[in-house]
Amino acid sequence: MSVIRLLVLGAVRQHGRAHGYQVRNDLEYWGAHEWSNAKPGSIYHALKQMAKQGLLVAHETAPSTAGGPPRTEYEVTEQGTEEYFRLLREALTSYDQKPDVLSAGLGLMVDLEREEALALLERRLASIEEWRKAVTEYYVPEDGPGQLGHIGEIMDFWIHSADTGAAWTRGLIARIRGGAYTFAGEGEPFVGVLAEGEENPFATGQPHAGDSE
Amino acid sequence: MSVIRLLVLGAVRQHGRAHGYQVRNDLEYWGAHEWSNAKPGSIYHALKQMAKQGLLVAHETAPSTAGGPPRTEYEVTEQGTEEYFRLLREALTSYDQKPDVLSAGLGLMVDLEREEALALLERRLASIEEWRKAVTEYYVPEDGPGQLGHIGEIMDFWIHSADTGAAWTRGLIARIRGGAYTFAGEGEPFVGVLAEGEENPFATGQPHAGDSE
DNA sequence: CCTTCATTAGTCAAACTTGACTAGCGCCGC
DNA sequence: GCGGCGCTAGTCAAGTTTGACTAATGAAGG
Repeated sequence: MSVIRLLVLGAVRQHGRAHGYQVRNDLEYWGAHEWSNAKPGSIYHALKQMAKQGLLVAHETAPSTAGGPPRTEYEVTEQGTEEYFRLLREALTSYDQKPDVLSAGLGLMVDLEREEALALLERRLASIEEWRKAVTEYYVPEDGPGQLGHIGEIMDFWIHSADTGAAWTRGLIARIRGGAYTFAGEGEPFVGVLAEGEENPFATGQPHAGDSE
Repeated sequence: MSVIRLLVLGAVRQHGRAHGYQVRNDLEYWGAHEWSNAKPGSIYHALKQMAKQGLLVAHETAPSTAGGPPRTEYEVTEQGTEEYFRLLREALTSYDQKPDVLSAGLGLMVDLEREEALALLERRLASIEEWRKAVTEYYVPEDGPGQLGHIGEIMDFWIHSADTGAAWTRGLIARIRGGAYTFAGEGEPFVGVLAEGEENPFATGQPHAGDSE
């Protein structure tokens, strides 16, 4: 699973109706350009692809009021909503060692109810534990480690990442259980997107003129 | 930078001369199919691409002795060696939050001399520190955290990853400084590839018949 | 006024990745 | 003595990602 679809669905959903450039700005607001592959090309591609697959509906609109080419607005369909929650649940649950997926899940978790988020994170802990057991069994066989030479450092690194990841997840669970943040069905949600015209207070300062890297 | 090129160059280089299937097996031996996108398609693609770019030379050989289509053997050129070390140094130094890149670097670090590996890992610590400072400055502005709501958890997660990653790197530096492993120019190198016909003692047990996932 | 420059909005070709597929050969069981 | 399974070795089309590019508008500065 690529994280782009989850992010794009999440952004469009929060707006109700959004065009590509808005999504692009939201992802920058979330810092996603730093921790995921959220480049313009990927975003526009995901929008078109998901529209083709029926997860989004596209509305052609008049040329924008503020210059630039005509823009297309998108809305999430029922099927898209289903897919969104499927991806979101998977992002929070599965330990696939892709930190960008978890990050996206964190940014969007408040679309779930508090109890479900907690349950998913508990399942995440379980799957980390499972992964850890599988790895140590396969890669530290009969004769103990050391047979592997420096290759063993790779395993050690992954185990270490799994362990510290689990510890962090426990902390998060505690914070959520302690009442932090506003989840679905708990009143006024946290505004996680930029309104039209609002500027990003967390922008990098470096304007992305021409989009080149 | 994609990690595939580094892995493939490293594997071919250790053999002197290798065909695609050998590389594929080495990467499985290193566990790379678990922590990177080392699928057959990517490997063969990287081989062809790097041959086209002059980093490898291709030798067509007779149909293999053990069935299957005719195989192509590759050797690393001088230019390829340069590129290999460039990628390897970058993998060990830069903190780009892509754990697969570091893993590949760990698996291949013994191609460098001990002192250089240590220097690169020290630089890695510095770049983690730098990254951490940049991030905390941007994302915890005037009014302190909490403005961000649950979005702040993403930042917290990344900071936590950076800190535990730095701690682990310090441990690795200590082990290497303490004399662990055999680096370049220190006599008999650790055999990091499978000889022709040798079986992988760390295979997953699940045969990859048909390669489907 | 008129040039320059950032912003808005998006496209495109080239490269890469994915997952499924092909095809020859040997060996094991029946 | 042959049918299927697994291993060797690789190809391919479809999908995704990348980085560079385009084109329109409006504000700022001279």
